[in-house]
Amino acid sequence: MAAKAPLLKGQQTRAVILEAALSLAAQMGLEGLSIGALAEVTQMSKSGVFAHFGSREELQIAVIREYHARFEHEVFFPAVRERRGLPRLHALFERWVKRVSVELDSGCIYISGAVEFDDRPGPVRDALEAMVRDWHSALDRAIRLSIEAGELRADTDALQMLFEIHGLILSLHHDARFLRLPGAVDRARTGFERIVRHYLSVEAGPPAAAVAPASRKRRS
Amino acid sequence: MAAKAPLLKGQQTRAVILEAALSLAAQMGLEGLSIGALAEVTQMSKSGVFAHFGSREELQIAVIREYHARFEHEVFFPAVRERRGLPRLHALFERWVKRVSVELDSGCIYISGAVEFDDRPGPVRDALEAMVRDWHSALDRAIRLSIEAGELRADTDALQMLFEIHGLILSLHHDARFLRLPGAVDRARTGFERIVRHYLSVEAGPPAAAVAPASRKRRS
DNA sequence: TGCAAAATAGCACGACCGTTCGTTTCATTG
DNA sequence: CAATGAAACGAACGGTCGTGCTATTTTGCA
Repeated sequence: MAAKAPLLKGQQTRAVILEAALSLAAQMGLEGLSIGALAEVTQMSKSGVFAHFGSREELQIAVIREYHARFEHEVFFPAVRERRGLPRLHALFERWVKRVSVELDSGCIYISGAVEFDDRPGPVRDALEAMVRDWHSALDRAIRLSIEAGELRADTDALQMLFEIHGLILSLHHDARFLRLPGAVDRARTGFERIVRHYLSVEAGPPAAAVAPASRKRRS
Repeated sequence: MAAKAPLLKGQQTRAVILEAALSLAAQMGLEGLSIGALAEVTQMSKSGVFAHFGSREELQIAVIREYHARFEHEVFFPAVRERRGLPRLHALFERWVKRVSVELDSGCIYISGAVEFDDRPGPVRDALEAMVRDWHSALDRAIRLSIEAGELRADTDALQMLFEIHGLILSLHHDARFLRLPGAVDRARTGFERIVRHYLSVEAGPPAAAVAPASRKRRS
C-alpha cells in the first residue's frame, strides 16, 4: 500500500472534513455550515472536527480557499493553456458554465457567498471577496488580451463586457437552480456568443467563424 | 386625529413588525430573520411578536408577500401605465434597476432569497418562487407585446432576451452590493440598451431614437 | 517495543433559537 | 361600572450552536 507519503493522519481527516464541508456549504451556504452537522457526516465528535480548524470562521475560510483552489484547477488553469485572445476567453467562459451547471445540484460558493456576505463584514467576507476579485481580474485580463490581439474592437470596454458576461452566469445559476428552468445553459452560451459578436473586431476575419467553432459544439 | 379607520391596534403593530422584518430580512436574508432580534427592534417581547404570525415560517412568508406588494407598487404598476411595447419594457427595467440600486444597502429579497432557498424545499420557497415567477412572466409579457407591436424583431426569443436582461440586474446586484464597484448602475443600463438594440426591428424607425430617449436621462 | 506527541472523544458551558403557556394589561362595549 | 376579548408580556422548555476543557486513544518514530 504505497503510503501517501507526507500525509499524516491529521491532514488526511482534515481533508475528509473539508470535503464534507465543501459539499455541505455548497448546499446550505457558508452560513449554513455547522460543526455539528459536519461531525455527523464524518462520524466524528464535534470537538474532533473543531480541533482541525480552531474556529468556525477558520473553517469557512478554509472552505473558501479550497473551493478557490478547485475552481482554479478546473476552470482557470486549463483555460489559460489556450491561445491568448478569444480562444482563451471562450474556454474560460465554457468551463465556467460547466462548473456552474455541473454544480446544478450543489451550488456555487462564489455566488451564494456573495449574497450571504454582501452586508456582513469580517474575515470571511474578506477572503471571499479576494477570491472573487481574483477571478474577475483573470477574466478582465483575458478580455484585454483579446483586445490587444485585435480580435475585439479597440474601443471595447472590458469591464462592461465582463459585467455582461458575469450576468449570464448569474442568470444561469438563478434560472437553473432556483426556477429549475430547462435550457438555461444554452441560453447562457447563446448570450455569450451574442456579446462576443458585438464586441468583435471587423478585421478579425469572418465573424461567424471567429466565435462559432467551439461554441455550440465543444472541442473534442 | 382622523383615526385610521379600520386599523385595529393589532393590525397596526403587525404592520410595524412587518416593516422591521422587511428591513431585517433585506439585510440578513430570510434565513437571518429571528423573532428575538425582531422583538428587540420593535421593543416587544418575543412572544408578543410571535403571536402575530404563529410561526417563523409564516413570518417569512408574510415578509415575502409584503415585499412583493411593494415591488408591484413601485415597479410594476407604474410601468404598465406606459404604452405597450418598448416604452413599457424600458420603464419596467428602469424601475427595476432603481429598486435594486436604491436597495443598495438593503438587499433585494428576490435575489437573496433565490440563493438561500434554491436547495431548500418548503412553503417559504414555494411562496418566493411564485412571486419571482410572477414577475418573470410580467417581463415576458412586456417583451412579447413589444414583438407583436413590431418594435422588436419577429423572431425574437423572448425568454432568451429575458434571460439576458435578468442577468444584468443580477450582475448589478453582485457588483454594487458585494464588490462595491462604482458605476454598476450605468453598466446595467448600457447593457440593456445593447440588448434592446440587438433585438430591435429595423422597421421601427431610427434605432437610436427608439431606445435612447428615456434611458440615460429619466422622464421628468 | 516503548514513548512522546498528535488526534480524537467526552463533557459542560453559555448563548440564542422557536415555541408554548399562563398571566396581565388595556380598550371596548353592554 | 363591570365584563369581555384581544393584545402583549414573562418565564420556561427543548434544542442546537460554537467553544473551552480534560481524558483517552491512536499514531509515528527511535
